[in-house]
Amino acid sequence: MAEEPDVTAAPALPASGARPTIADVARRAGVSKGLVSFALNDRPGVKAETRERILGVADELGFTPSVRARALSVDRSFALGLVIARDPSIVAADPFFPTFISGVESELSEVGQALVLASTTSQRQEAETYRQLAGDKRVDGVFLTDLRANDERIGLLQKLGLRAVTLGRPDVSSPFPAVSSDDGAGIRAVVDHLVLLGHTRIAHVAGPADLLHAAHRRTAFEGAMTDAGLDATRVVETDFSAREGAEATRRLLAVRSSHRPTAIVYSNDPMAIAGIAIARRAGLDVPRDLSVAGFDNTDLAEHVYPSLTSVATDVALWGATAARVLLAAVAGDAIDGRTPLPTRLVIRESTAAAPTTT
Amino acid sequence: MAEEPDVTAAPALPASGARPTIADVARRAGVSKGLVSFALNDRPGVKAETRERILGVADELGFTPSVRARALSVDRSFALGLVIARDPSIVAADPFFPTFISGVESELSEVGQALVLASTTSQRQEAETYRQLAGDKRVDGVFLTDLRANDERIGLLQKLGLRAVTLGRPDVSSPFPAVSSDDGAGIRAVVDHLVLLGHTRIAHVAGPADLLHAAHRRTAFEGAMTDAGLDATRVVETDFSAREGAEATRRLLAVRSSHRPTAIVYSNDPMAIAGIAIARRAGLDVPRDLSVAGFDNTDLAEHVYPSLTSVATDVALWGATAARVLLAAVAGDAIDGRTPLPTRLVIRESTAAAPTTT
DNA sequence: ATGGTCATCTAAACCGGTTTAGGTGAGCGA
DNA sequence: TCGCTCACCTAAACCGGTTTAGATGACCAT
Repeated sequence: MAEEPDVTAAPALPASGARPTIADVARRAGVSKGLVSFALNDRPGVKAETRERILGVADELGFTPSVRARALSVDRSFALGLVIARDPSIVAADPFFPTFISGVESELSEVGQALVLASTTSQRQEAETYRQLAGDKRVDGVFLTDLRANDERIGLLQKLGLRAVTLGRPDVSSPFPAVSSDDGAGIRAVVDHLVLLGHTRIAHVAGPADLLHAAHRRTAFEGAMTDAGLDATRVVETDFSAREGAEATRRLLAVRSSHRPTAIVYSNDPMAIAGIAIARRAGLDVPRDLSVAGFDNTDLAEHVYPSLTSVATDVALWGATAARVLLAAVAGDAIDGRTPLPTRLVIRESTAAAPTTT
Repeated sequence: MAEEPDVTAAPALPASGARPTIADVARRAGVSKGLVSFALNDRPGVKAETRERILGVADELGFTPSVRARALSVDRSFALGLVIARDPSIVAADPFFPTFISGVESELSEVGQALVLASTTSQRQEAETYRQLAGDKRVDGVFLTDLRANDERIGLLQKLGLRAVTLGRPDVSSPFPAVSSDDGAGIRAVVDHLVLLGHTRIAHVAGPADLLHAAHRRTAFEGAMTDAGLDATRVVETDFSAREGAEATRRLLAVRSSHRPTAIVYSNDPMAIAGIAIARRAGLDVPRDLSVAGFDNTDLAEHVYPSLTSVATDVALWGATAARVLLAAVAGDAIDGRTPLPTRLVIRESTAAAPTTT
């Protein structure tokens, strides 16, 4: 009537050094492999006492299931993927990815999932990368960043059978949950702030038109300007690089002073910083002659001269949220329709009252 | 005597949709699974004709081996890991990681290996992260970045049985190959450049002393100064953040002008940019009153005002090289002793002749 | 006593590769 | 003709989990 299994008679521990397997646990607990699996996964059909005993033995042996074996038998990877397709130098200048990744990681590490990274340059390679990730079943789902107009990746991912979460809402019909940041509100806040300061000739240095969030910021700019009864035509498109930000600024300032913008709203911080440099070279003082605002509130924004007014977005939170949504999607639960993450205007030295007309 | 297998009699293709497995190839080629495996892995004991036939069938079916199944049976992951342990905001400001990663990826994607990323904040978590990566056998090897003085991770990784490559040479005995960048030469080039411009009071804003590459740059600075017969005591330590770069600059400039440095060498670009801002706030003109040099030649360096003299390092190449070395180490080939990657001084506007003594 | 139901558990198949032990037959020397 | 070696190939075990089919026995109603 030994309710408690006789420990002295219990089979020996597995050879030290090697990790215990489910078979070791089964042997030691005097049950079959299958039952151990059932007990560990909290499935019905295991007597309470037995379950306790199995869990005890597993604990005692320090058993943790092999991710690889599980991956093979349940056809899951327990990993999520992130494909970065921007030009390396632009990625480097923009703190988005590192911050986003740290947010993602904070969620993944808690549930024992891994993040697989892939980076490519051309879009040709990009599709190939997704294909490979899906073909090798390296990941269960992917984060879809830098959404483009009419994004072919949505269709591709469906065809490949990958789960996904999109950062922002695509302009094509998408079966994937989306997590958005309320960039539009941020841009509007900047424009309102500038209008309040008396600016009327406000320009916008936009990102690539085919990048949805860049286009969205631009649309928000135009909307806010129109709402304020102002001319919204001073817009220059760039590739988000500091170089093109500088070039755009040069172009915007190269008109006679009565038409020259008195304020420029940039679509990211590096471009704004480059813009300030160009203004100074043109003999303009920021903010006396020209107000400048950035976007994303980079670490550096606070430490340049003049310090940069910028729209703060909580990118790490965005990453964490996206990770939770994607994990749910992989698990089969569809959560979506979340309210966009808020943005916050951080006013610093680079914006001030519009110059009095000469 | 049918040399060519009769295709019409060949077993049907596997159910469309499902990926072909090695068993499908075997069936269709009329051989055993084992032989297919041998043929695909170029092992002896397969007749040339048979090998051809098997490869042909594999090709015809579009067979690619399952990474998972291979991982389970050969006990390898076909993935490399990168653990980022810096503070997220510092990682974000520094373009190192995105650039390094793109270099790594360029190598990995070609050989079908994946990059697994993990990021943590505290060092406590860091060890735990490596433990988990090793325990789950998520990766075959890791990149060891941001080497620290007396780095415990070297021992930990050995204990965990992980392969590794170190970025830079550790100060403790290490069984791992190392790939280095010749930061010291870069710093020396900056100092020589400044000395040539007539500067004598040159300061250094260093990174954390426990970070080996930061310490190395500092030592190089002190060595170059001493060699030039100059006082090398104007050194302030920081955590690499723009905030502390600004603070360090403030401190360095807060002495009477006859003792104030006329040039500051920063250990990275964001700090140098923040330093320029502080100088301007103090009423100093860069480079007239103060020369400033950065390190890493960030994208932004060219686009700030004044544009920043900086030491360019080819981080992407570093990543690619480290990846190749690590792949070799995982495969059992030890390659090391490579010459440090070169750096290049990029002279821009922020450095100029030392101010004439008043 | 007989059969049915249910809870509990075991045995074995399975995922898709690799690897080992062993089988087959051709070629060769005695 | 016999036995040996060798090249080529097959069958089966194995990696470490999950999952399905089925065995066992307790309990209950008939």
